[in-house]
Amino acid sequence: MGCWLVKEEPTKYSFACFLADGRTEWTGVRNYQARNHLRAMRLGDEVVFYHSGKLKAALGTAVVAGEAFADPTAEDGDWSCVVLEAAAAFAEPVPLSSVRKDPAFAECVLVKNSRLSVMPLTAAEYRRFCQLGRARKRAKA
DNA sequence: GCCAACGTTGGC
DNA sequence: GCCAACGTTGGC
Repeated sequence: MGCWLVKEEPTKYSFACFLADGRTEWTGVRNYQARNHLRAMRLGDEVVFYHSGKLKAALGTAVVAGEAFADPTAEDGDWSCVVLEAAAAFAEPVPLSSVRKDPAFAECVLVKNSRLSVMPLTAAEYRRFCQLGRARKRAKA
């Protein structure tokens, strides 16, 4: 099962908004690497939701509820989006500063390529996020 | 607001 | 196909 991290500016689409919506189409990605990661997402994959900009913290988790399809917001070019469903809000947001300090994230793409907006996480990195965020384990549906 | 890192573009 | 120039992103 894959694990991922998606990044968003809080001013564009906040985690609070995402929680309120319950699920959303993850559109607007215009970077080939990020797009290819979207396309590699599979139903049920686990996702960390991270806010760049002013917050710079991971705020919670989501699951992939719909695999890649053509991004309806793309006017030209070959772009994709997925459907994400909100899973859990972290009791403690995990700031970038903690991620940088933690040896568990030494190889994390978030640290190594801060510009990428959709990236894979190892299962260990995903678990570490949940640990630091003190997320309660999601009940299996 | 600045700057470094990265991706993309376009000239050769 | 290479590489310099440029634009964008995101951390500080």
